[in-house]
Amino acid sequence: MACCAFRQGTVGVMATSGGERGLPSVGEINVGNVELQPLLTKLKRRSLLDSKDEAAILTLPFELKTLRTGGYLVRSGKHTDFNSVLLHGFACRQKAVGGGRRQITALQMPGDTVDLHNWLFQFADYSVQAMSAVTIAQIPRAALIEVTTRFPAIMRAFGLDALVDASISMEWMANIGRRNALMRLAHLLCEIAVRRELIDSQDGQSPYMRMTQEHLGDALGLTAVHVNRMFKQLERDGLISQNKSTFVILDMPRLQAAAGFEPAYLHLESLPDE
Amino acid sequence: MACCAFRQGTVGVMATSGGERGLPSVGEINVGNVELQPLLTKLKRRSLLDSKDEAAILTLPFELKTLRTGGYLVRSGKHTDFNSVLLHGFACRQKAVGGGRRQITALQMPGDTVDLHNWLFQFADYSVQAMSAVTIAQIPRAALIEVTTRFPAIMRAFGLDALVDASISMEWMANIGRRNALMRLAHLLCEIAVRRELIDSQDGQSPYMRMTQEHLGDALGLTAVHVNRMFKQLERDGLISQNKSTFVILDMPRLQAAAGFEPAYLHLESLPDE
DNA sequence: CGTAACCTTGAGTAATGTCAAGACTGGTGG
DNA sequence: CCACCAGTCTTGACATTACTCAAGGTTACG
Repeated sequence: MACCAFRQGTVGVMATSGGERGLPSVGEINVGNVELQPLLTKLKRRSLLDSKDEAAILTLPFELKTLRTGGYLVRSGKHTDFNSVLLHGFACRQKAVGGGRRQITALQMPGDTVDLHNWLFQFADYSVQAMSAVTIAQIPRAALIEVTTRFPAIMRAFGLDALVDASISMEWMANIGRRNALMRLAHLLCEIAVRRELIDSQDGQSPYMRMTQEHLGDALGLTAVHVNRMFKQLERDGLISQNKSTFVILDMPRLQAAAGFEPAYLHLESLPDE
Repeated sequence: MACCAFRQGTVGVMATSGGERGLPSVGEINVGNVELQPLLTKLKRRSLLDSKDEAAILTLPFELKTLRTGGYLVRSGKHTDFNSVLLHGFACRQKAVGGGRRQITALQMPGDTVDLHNWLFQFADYSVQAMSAVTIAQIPRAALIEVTTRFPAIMRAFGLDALVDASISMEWMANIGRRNALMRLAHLLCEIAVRRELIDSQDGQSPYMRMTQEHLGDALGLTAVHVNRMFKQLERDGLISQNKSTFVILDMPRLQAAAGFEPAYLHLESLPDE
């Protein structure tokens, strides 16, 4: 029955509070091992890379960091000279809006580039926060620039990654702007289910994703209270079931129909032609 | 007093209706003239390009098309082997949501790349519609790939363009999801004012932008009726004035304050360091 | 056990949508 | 030049959705 499950969480950090815990633990400099495999796996999902490209990716220098739930992978306004890749765990990208509000603009899963946007900008104008225990690889930007310049296929793979990100952003905009609360929640649950299934099928069981109803609200442009009510509604309709802080999709086809969910925007299928 | 004005429009095309007019008139194949200047101007705003890069851009092959208000620059689901650049006029990117609804996900102005997302995808999952008389240059994708491969600076300039696009998308998400109707409208008006001023200062007076209150609603996740009420509210507050279908910003600082508008997300200022 | 974070629920309120009618505008054809 | 017309704007009355506030229950964790 169950298509997907995640723990709704108990240790999530409020948007407005400081949440200073979860400071990264200093890792060691590594060169050339299998640690970056999630990145390669993700890039290969959509792009053709030959063995030289693969080797170049796997031998990128990086520094491993570990963060606890609620820790910051990226802080708004801070300058860095590296870019991060999420290797393990889940995170969300968020923008602060006035009055202690925030909008979550993306969910990130293993293999995702955390802050590719800072590639060419001086400062991030968003934060990225861990929604589980998280491992990231911080790759010096100079090394990334060097590799992408030498290996055009890698450049294109990152570009494609950015385009998929943009496609998801557009769908989220449509979701937030033009669907009602019930459909919004159902739609996001469908997206999470599909994306998680992909991750779990490739990298084995991943940790629980501590996504509170407040997180969901901030992602959907809703109040946590209203998210709760919509959960109950979906449960009454027999589309999902909740017990404790885990939800399970009972009827994926009907949930997708209720959400107007069409997974094409995730661009999971096709390698580019050419 | 006036910081910006656009005509709110009378000939806009409804989202749901067919709107089959505005078919492109077939242009001629051109190589190497000044027609692509708006693209170059825009790229140079944020990226350093040397004279060889500039020459490569200006000598890209392209086909000119002219569309009327309401015509489609890009149609969802259609395959093309070219990418378009908006040379003159205004357009909006939009996604269809079930039930004849749409979400406008971006506004496009002269120099903007219309469908860079299709760079590596087979099909667009959005449409782009003209909001004024429009001139575009359709550049064969093969030529784009060739030029960006030979000139890394051009590749990077397009990449930066895409990142700015993503940044704007995030701000729109935050706007739609986490601000009330009055702030949303004020915020969008601020963005349009800033971006238009840039265009007009560089390319001279541009045509009226036919953005109906329905367009605004579809961009903001609101009803056209409610957009109208918020317009009246802003007028009562002395922030803008409307006469006929033109609005004028009377007090930009107060409008920005009311909107929580901070133009950093447009990334207008900085050339990248390095 | 005790506590902080989170979930759940209800009652009342505010914001936004819906429907409908009339006025205005710019373009078109007679 | 005028009359007409489709599209748009404007406004009011009403319906609905979602928010706010508040209280109590639950869960995870020390």
